[in-house]
Amino acid sequence: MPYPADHKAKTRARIVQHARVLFNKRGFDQVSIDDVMKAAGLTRGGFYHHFASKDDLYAEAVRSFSSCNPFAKARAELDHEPSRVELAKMLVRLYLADETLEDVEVHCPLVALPSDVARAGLKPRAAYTQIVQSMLRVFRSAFPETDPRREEKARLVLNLCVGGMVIARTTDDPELRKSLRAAARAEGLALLSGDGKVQETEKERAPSRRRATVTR
Amino acid sequence: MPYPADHKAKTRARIVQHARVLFNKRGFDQVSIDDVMKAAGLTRGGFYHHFASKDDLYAEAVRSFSSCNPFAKARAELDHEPSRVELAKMLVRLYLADETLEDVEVHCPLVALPSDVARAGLKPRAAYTQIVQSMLRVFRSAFPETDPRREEKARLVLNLCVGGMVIARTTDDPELRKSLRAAARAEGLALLSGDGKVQETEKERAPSRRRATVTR
DNA sequence: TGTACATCAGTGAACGCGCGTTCACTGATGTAC
DNA sequence: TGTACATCAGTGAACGCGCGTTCACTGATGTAC
Repeated sequence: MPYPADHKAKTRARIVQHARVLFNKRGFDQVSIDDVMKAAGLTRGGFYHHFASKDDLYAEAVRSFSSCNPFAKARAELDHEPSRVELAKMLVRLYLADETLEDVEVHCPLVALPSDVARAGLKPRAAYTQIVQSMLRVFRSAFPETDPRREEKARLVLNLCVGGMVIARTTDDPELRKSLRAAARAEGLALLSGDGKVQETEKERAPSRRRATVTR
Repeated sequence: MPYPADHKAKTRARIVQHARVLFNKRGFDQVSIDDVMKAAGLTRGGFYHHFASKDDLYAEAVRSFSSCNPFAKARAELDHEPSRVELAKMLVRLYLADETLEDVEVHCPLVALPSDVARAGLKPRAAYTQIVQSMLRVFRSAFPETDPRREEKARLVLNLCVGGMVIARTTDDPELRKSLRAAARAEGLALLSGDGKVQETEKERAPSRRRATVTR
């Protein structure tokens, strides 16, 4: 072996990592292989020792998102053993936070690349779906298993998070960017806090009401 | 005048219209000027008699969306003089409908092009913002002016509509595509129906709302 | 231990294609007389 | 009314650049002896 056994794997991982950041920031078409390789401290030619094509790299990059998401950050933020509700709330807060909106590098791909991936091949879409599923898992587990509207509530929180951020990213009105996310965050947290629980026992699907207690 | 006075304007409008459909379907980079001109029954060369650049056309195309949106459809659907609540509800239903998801041509640009526009220049973003504003107007007007949470509710409905559709478009799991939109639709319609109004008392709302917007 | 060799990650020039843009030209049509 | 002319929307070939991909080559390092 001319190089250490893990040398190639490490290089490959480095390429994917830089590709992820660049794709996130500028999208598929606006990032050249040259850009990625330069970012990784390499030259154009070596690329095809690691990937069959640019599409391949893209799929790989999207897949790699799931490990570097707000998830990890949410867990890190809560250094004590967090309850599932706390974790879900932290995810909502971080997802919709001003800092997240401003730093394109840490954007969730659901927010950073939706239209690119909608037109992309099968692999990136599958990677997306996995991210959706993991977020739903976090939100779902914040509700008691006995709650019959558990699934629906989890879906609502996810819709609010993604909707708020997507619109904020595409809009140029600072007021809208703020207020839309604020509404999403307040409602998401309220849902997770179990507000409106009283009415839910009734047959009717009662939309949860305000009263998010965030005393942290 | 070698041609009828409105000839050029008509041709220009035809180009924009075809561009809109194509951009919506495949995004900015994947549509060539040749594609657009061919679709409009013209040849490449004439393009620059109408637009200064491809970017210019893009901005124009995004701007033209606002006139061909689910809005128009919602109004057409309700042939009688509709109440504002009815109109808003119809918009939610159409926005999240299966038929809308399947026919990429009629997608709202908020859903079809979010990541493209987020990276685009000032003009497309301004056009986007206008669409956001018009949707908010429809939703806002569905709530009585005396409702203090009017604005917030309108924002929630918008977030749900966009979030539901964006995730549905990027996901490859048919179950998710359906259930996420169903949740968004149910909650959106519930909000517009004024469900849960009873619990909204002044003291519950005011203080907790401020705190909920705190980010950490 | 030292040396020759084989391997293969990485290099950088080159190729080919697509596409945005330019430009000299065409030809249909309104206007002047 | 008919004819010559001017205008300008539209044509299509050509240019130039960027980028994905290929390829012959390099050189650092592990292995064999």
